Amino acid sequence: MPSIKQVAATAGVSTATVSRVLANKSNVSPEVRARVEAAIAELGYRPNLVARSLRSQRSNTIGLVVSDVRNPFFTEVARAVEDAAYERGFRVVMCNTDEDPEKEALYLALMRDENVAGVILSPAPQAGPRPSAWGHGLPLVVIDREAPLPGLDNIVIDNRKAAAALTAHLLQNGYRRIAGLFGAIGSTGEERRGGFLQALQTHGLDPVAAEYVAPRRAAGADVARELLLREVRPDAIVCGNSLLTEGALVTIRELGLRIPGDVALAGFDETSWQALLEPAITVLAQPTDVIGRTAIELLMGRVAEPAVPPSRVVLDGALIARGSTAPRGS
Amino acid sequence: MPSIKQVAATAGVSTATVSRVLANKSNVSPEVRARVEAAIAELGYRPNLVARSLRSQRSNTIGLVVSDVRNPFFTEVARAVEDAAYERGFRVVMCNTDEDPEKEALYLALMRDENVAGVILSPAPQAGPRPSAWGHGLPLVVIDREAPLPGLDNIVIDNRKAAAALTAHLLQNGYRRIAGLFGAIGSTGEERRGGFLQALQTHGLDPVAAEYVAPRRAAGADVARELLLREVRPDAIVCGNSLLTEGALVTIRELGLRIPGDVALAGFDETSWQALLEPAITVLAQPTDVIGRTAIELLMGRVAEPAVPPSRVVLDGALIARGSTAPRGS
DNA sequence: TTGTAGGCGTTATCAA
DNA sequence: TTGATAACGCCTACAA
Repeated sequence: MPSIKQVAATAGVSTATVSRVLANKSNVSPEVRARVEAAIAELGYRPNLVARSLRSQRSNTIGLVVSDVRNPFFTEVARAVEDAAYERGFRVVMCNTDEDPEKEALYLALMRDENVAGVILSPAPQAGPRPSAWGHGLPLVVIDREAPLPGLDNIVIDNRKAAAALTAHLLQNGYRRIAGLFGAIGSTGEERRGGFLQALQTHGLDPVAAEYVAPRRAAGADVARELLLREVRPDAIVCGNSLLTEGALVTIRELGLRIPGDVALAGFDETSWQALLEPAITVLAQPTDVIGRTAIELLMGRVAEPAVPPSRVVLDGALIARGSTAPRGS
Repeated sequence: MPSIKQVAATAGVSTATVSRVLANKSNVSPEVRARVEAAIAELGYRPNLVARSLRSQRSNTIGLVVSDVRNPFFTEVARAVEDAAYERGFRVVMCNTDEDPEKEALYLALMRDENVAGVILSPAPQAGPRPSAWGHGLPLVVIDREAPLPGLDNIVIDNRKAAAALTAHLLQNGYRRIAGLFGAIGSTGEERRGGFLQALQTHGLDPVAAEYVAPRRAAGADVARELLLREVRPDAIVCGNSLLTEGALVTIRELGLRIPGDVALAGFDETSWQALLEPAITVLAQPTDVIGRTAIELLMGRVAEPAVPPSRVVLDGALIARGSTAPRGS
């Protein structure tokens, strides 16, 4: 791989001049510029980003550290992030922590040590003291969950409101014995559970259950099974994310129950397939595209101006009512 | 961020000694080592990977460049890759090309320029001349599709055989007017189409259709619509990947057709949700876990020994028969 | 066992 | 407008 030195030699100029051409500086004579460009083309020279980054202490790569690549919410956000970054000439590398604080620390450190411009993060649960990478000057935008540290940019949806809307929808359609399954990690599950309870309380009702569950399909299936085998079964289940919805669905299928006749089902996050079920599943969709684009905007802002006070963006979810929560007895 | 220099200063030694401690070399006296380690801890020093990589010309990060983050096949593979790499002390960064050759070239170049140890790639379609990053000494393992360049490690499944098995399953269950939708990008769709045609031919049948389609949900839906609105409708549809299956499903739902009564449906790739439909969808599952782990193994091998002749690993898919292809008229 | 010094490929400063 | 040259942070001969 040719270096700037060889380009300089071939063009008969100094490395400084090549560097100037590369940086598109104005103070290079047209003929010299042409010679250098010819040499670059001839050698197939490409700037070494490692060296560049070492020298300039920055890069135009940004990191996206997600807690679960298999959660469609994150892949949708990733798509949006990638698009928005690409438009601005930034590249995105994505890492998967699988909700493992150790991996999160590792990848955050990797990002810092690789000199990325900044990181968009959906935090894993925090075990013990904060990993040292946190806040070490690395521009950081936290999405989906409350930032575990103060002073960071943050993008979330109004989870209480969203969960309350989803629950109110069920109540309005005549369901009364409602159970809720919420992610046990981070602020999100907590808030959604809060909105769920609040909506029930407004109607003077108690929940059949309001459980914290590992945000995984298997866990959702297990807890749903326990609920649905009770003597008096819930007539509706609300799930805190699409993996839990999947899990509940697995159990509902296994038990041979009908939706919504035996039990209604509603969850968070729109996926590609929930509308294809019969009946289709009612969801509270998060605006993944806006989340991704806003994350990039906040990050760019922070990279440009590290000292500005952190923003907190709260978006709204959208209720998409479908057959799985059709009015009771209709 | 403290550098090795400051550590050396605080510990009262030279940078070389610090470097030795970092590299766990044996020729450092215990007391000096202790002093250095104390200084490292005190300053919160972390080695700068950029500098290290510039110097040593390698790193323990590997790149995973996929053609579509939203395709569950790739996220499943990504999980497996991450696990296998993590066990070996490697980190994985993932990039999404969205089937865009330009983005692929960009990310491949990024990987090269960032000095990653190697890359696992599912190639986008190749437009025009090969991007310069290809083969420039960067260890590369190609998955899912045939390598567009000779001399590269390659992991695929036996697509002809798999498609033939899926088609034979339909034939065995009494379907005769079978249409196929196959991804228009890369070798995979081609081979699957070949196996599809072969199976039909063995039974002395012609396909109702055997179309190449952009491997996207919308494209699948469009082509399926055209097929299903024909005067004489196919009695079964085979899809070349899960996004196409989704698309076909969208159309089937929109047209109010029943599965498998009006039309049977089968596709490639197991996803989390296809078993949850009623009827559940028959699929030809690829061993994503084996693919991911094998990719890491091949890559590690090539990193260690760049000169060995390339391997080509051909795995088998597994037919998972479900209700969507139940015997005709049963 | 420890230190000195050169260089990995860039960019930026300072002279010329 | 151009060229020497000194860093960026690290590793590794080589010397002590």
